[in-house]
Amino acid sequence: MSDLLTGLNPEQLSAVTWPAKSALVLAGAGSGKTRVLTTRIAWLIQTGQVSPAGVLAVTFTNKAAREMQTRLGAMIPVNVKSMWIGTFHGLCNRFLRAHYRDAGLPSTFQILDSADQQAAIKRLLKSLDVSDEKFPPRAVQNFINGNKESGVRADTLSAHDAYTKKLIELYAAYDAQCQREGVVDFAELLLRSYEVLSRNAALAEHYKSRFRFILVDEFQDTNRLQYAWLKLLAGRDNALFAVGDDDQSIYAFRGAEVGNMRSLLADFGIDGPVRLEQNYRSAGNILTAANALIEKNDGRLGKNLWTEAGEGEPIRLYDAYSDGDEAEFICDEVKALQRDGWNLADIAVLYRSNAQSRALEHALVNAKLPYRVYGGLRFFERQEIKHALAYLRLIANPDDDNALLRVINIPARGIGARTVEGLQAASREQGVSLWQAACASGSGRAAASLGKFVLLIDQLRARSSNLNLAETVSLLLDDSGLKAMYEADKKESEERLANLDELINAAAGFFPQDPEQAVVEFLSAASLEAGEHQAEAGQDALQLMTVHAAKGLEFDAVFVSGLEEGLFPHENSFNDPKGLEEERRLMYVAVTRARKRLYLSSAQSRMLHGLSRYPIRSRFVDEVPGQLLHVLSATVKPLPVSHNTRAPWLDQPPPSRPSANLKGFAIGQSVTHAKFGLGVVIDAEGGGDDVRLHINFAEHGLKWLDLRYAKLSAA
DNA sequence: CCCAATTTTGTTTTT
DNA sequence: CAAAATTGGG
Repeated sequence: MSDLLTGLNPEQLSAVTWPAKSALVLAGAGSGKTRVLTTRIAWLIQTGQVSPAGVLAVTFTNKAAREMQTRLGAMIPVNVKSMWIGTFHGLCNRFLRAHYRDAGLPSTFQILDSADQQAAIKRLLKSLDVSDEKFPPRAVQNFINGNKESGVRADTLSAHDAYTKKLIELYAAYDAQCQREGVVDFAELLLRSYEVLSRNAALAEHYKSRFRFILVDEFQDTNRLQYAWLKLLAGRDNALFAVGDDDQSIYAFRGAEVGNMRSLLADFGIDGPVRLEQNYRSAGNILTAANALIEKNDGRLGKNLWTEAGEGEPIRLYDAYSDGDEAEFICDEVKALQRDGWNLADIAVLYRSNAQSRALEHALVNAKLPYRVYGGLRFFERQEIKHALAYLRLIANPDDDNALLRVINIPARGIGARTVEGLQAASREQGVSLWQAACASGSGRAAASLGKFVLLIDQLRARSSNLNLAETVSLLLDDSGLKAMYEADKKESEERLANLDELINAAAGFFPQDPEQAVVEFLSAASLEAGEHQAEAGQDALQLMTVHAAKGLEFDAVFVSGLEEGLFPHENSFNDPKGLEEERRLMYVAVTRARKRLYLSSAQSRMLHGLSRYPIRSRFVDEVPGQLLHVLSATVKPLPVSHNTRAPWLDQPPPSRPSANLKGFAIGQSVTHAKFGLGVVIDAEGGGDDVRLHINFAEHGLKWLDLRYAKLSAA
C-alpha cells in the first residue's frame, strides 16, 4: 500500500485516505485531481475496504472514464472492464439495459443524439400541425431537456399562459412518441433510471447495498437530476466522494448547477471541502494570470493555486490584423517551436467556437503542418455514417420511425414525399409505427416500392442473424445500395466511402459484453461516444479544439485564439452577469491548460457568416496583469481598458482599422441617436454601402443599427 | 418522383 | 459562408 501513496503531498494523501464517509474535494486545475481519484479507488480496494464490484465511479466524458480505467488497471490487478466506471449516461444506459422491463422499455431500445432528437421534434410538430415558426424545434428541445434535467415530467407541469401550456403538451406528446418508437434521448437515460430506482425500493436497496463507495469526477458539472440520482444511490450509509472545481464550471448552459457543491456539503453533513491548491502543471506566470482572471468572479468557494515552479516565460500576446493573419501567426510560431524541439502533439490551439477552426485549418494546410481537430462534426455524426446506422437500427428495431424516415428513400427508390405522407397518415390513423403501416400497404405503384423496402430490411435482418457485426454492416452497405450511391457520385464521395470502410473497421473492433446483443450495444456506443473515433491518431500533430473540449487536458504550449468581445466572451453572454462569469471560467480553463508557454491572440477583423466584423479585443486579455505580458504584435500596446463603466472604449482609442470603411464612424466613438440618445460604437460589420454598427446606448442598451437608415451623428 | 438550382436561414459551448 | 429548405424543369 505504501507504493500507492508515495509521492502524494499532504492534502492529496488526506483526500486519498479519507475515511469511509462523504467528502468534497475542491481540486484546482493541475492539482492532481485524477490521480487522487484513481489512487483512492485503488487504495480502497487494496486495503480491503471494498471489492471492485462495490465501487461506482462517475465521470463526464468517455475519455475521462477510459483514462481512469487505464490508470487504475496499472495500479492494481483488477478487471477494470467489469467495474462500474463510466459517464452518467453510459452507466444509466447499462442500468436500463439490465432492467429494461422495470423501465418499460423494449430490450432493443435505442438512444437519440441531439440531432436525432431535433429531427424527432420536427416530425412531431408536423404531425400535430404546430407551426415551427411559433414553436422553433430548438426551443421545444430546450424546454424538454431543461425539464428532464430538473427531473420534471410533463404531467407534473402546469402553466397559465397558452404558450407554455402548448410546450407542456408538446413535451407529453414527444415522450409518447419516443415511447412508441422505443427510443430514449440523453436526458431520458438519466430520468428513466432515476424513476426506476425511486419507484422500486427493492431494486434501489440492491444497488445501495452494493455501491458502498461512490466517486464523482467534475462534480461542479452535475445537474439537478444527476445530483438527485447520486443522492438516491448514496442513501444514508454510502460514502459519496466528490471531486470538483467551481472555477471550472463551464456547462451551466446544459443544466449544470455549481450550487450542487454547496448542497453536497449541507446534505451530507460534510464539515468543509478538502482543498488541493498546489499546482503541478503550469509555470508561475501562467498561474498568476489564471488567478488574476478568476478573482474577478463573485461567489466562489475560494482557493488560491500556487506552485513551486519558477515564473517561467512571459505570456505572449498578439493582436492580429485579421483572422487570416492570426492563423498565419500561429503557424509561424508553431514552426518555430517545432524547430526548437517541441512536439506538435504537445501544442494546442484553443478557440471558443468550432467555426473558428476553418481559418486555422486553411493556414495549417498552407504551412504543411499536420494537425488534428477534436470535436466539430464527429465520426458517428457524419451523414453517410448516420445513414448506415439507420439501416442497422431498422434491423434491430423496425419501429424506429426516425431511422426509417432517414433512409426509406436513400438511395432513391421511388418513395417520395407523397408516399411518405400517405404512410404517415396511415400510421397515425391506425396508431402503428411507419414500418407497420408500410407492411400493411396495399397495391399500386407506391405500395410496390414500399414492399421492396420492407423486403430489403426483412432480408437484411434474416441474413444478419448468422453474421457478426462487421459482416452485417458490410452486407447492409452493399444491399441497401448506400455504397453504390456514393460510388456513383463523383465528387466528395471518396472521403465518404473511406468513412464507410472505417465503419466496418469500427464494427470489427467492437467487443460487446453480450455477443447476442452486439448490434444494439454497438448502436448505443455510437450514440454515447459520437467522436473519439478519428483516423491518423498516431501521428505527431498539432491539437485543435474548443476550450470546452480541452477541459481536463494539458499541453506544453497553448494558443488561446479569437480573444475578441462578442466571440470570447461570446455576445450571447453580454446581458447576463452569470453568463459572463461562465465565460470567464472558460477563459480560466483555457489558460490553465498550458504547462510552459501561453499565447493569447486576437484579430481586428474577422469573417462571420460571410461578412467582416471589426471586434475589439477581449476584456479577458486586459484582466491579465500587464507585467506578465510580452507583446509580439507591432500595432497595439496591451494597455488596460476598463469594461466596467458605461462608455468603456473611450479611454483607449483603438488602432486605425484596415479596410474598415465605417462612413466616418469608428469603433470606440461616442455617438448620438435621435431616439436612443448617447451611446458608444463597439462593433461593426459589413462594408461598402451596407454597414451596420453595434452600439451600446446608455439608456437603451445594445443595438445593431444600419447606417443606411439610422440617423446617427458624432457626439 | 427525381434532381439540380435557387433562395432562405442561421451560428456557442456537449453528454 | 455554409447547410437547409424550397422551387421548377425533366
